Amino acid sequence: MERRDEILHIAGQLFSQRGYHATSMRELARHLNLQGGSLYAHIASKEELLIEVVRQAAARFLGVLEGLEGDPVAKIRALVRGHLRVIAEELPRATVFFHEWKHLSPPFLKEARALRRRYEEGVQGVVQEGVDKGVFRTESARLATLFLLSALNWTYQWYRPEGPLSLEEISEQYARLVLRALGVWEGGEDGEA
Amino acid sequence: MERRDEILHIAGQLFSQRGYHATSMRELARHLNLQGGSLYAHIASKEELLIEVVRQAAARFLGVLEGLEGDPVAKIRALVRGHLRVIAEELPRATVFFHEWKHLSPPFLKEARALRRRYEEGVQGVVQEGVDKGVFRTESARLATLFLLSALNWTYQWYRPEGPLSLEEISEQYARLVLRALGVWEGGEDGEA
DNA sequence: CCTACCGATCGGTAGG
DNA sequence: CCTACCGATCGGTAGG
Repeated sequence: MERRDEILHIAGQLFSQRGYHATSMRELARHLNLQGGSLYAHIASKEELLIEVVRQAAARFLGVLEGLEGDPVAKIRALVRGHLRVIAEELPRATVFFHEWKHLSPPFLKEARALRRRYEEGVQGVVQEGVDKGVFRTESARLATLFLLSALNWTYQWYRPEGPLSLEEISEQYARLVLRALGVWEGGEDGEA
Repeated sequence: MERRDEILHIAGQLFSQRGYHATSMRELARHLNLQGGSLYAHIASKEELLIEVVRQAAARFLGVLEGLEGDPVAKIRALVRGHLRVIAEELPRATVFFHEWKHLSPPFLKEARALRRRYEEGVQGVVQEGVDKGVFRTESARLATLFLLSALNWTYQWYRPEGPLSLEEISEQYARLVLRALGVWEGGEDGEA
């Protein structure tokens, strides 16, 4: 069972780097010092690897939603931080979650879509709560949610642990940008550093 | 030469739907009522199709940058509109531009990266101009640019022509969200519809 | 643009 | 977990 986790780990890395279809089972096996066919002593199929990686990533993102508390502003702040932290800690899996899931076939595809929708609905819930309480000002909660999700989801494309900006800095400023977009002007903050 | 454009058109659609590696040349040929090998009378390789689609999409996005004029606020508004319009009109090609380019091999990969970078630098230029003129208020122009690009780039994931929101509505509100994030509060607008 | 074909590689299995 | 193998399919080419 431990070996299976190793396989999943490497599979996540390869799928995220080269893409699902461009990763062959033999290549995966080579990274584990195995023969191609030996993988099937631990897993049923290539697609199983993909859905498992998607599930692992989904669990991390959904975990962020569960930890939210406080007023809508605090929730958005924690959401931005949490989302970026998952991406920082799980870049390969997050990448698969955001992209490679599309290559799943119907039964698993449906599951992946459901997991992603749950996350999106969680985010929308926070936005809606802020709108209902009069804290966020936006014409359409739906569009503001899509905007927020877009800003968050794309970060896996450019965030690199070794980059010039620390996760702390990025989180801090991203949260500010998002809150401003939602119509929340921070007290005592005039926009200059 | 007209036939080649047809091939490129269908290739863009298939690459965006199923992904580059999951699209076979025989499948592409079938969509054109051709035999697999016949494609090579018009093109040199599968990869050529990919880079060409990327180039076409890049031309559209870079065209948006060229059309920008006025003050930074007007430019951001036109940028958001233009970007979303390209996505609306060229969804398959835009998708390939944002994703499938990763599967290019070194020489073409470099070109694709350069095209994307040019677009990103163009956007950064607008943000920087706004910051320099004191119109935009943000701690880091770089991070604000990444935020803006993230919000824009991800739209191809959820925008659908047949969706409930018209391109006009989306553009209008997206521009407002972006400008607010950049610290621009619209005069006479209090956030309520 | 077709027919016929190339070598390579694919995911997966049998049997140990 | 290995050896040896399966049928299928891949991108691409020769010759017409």
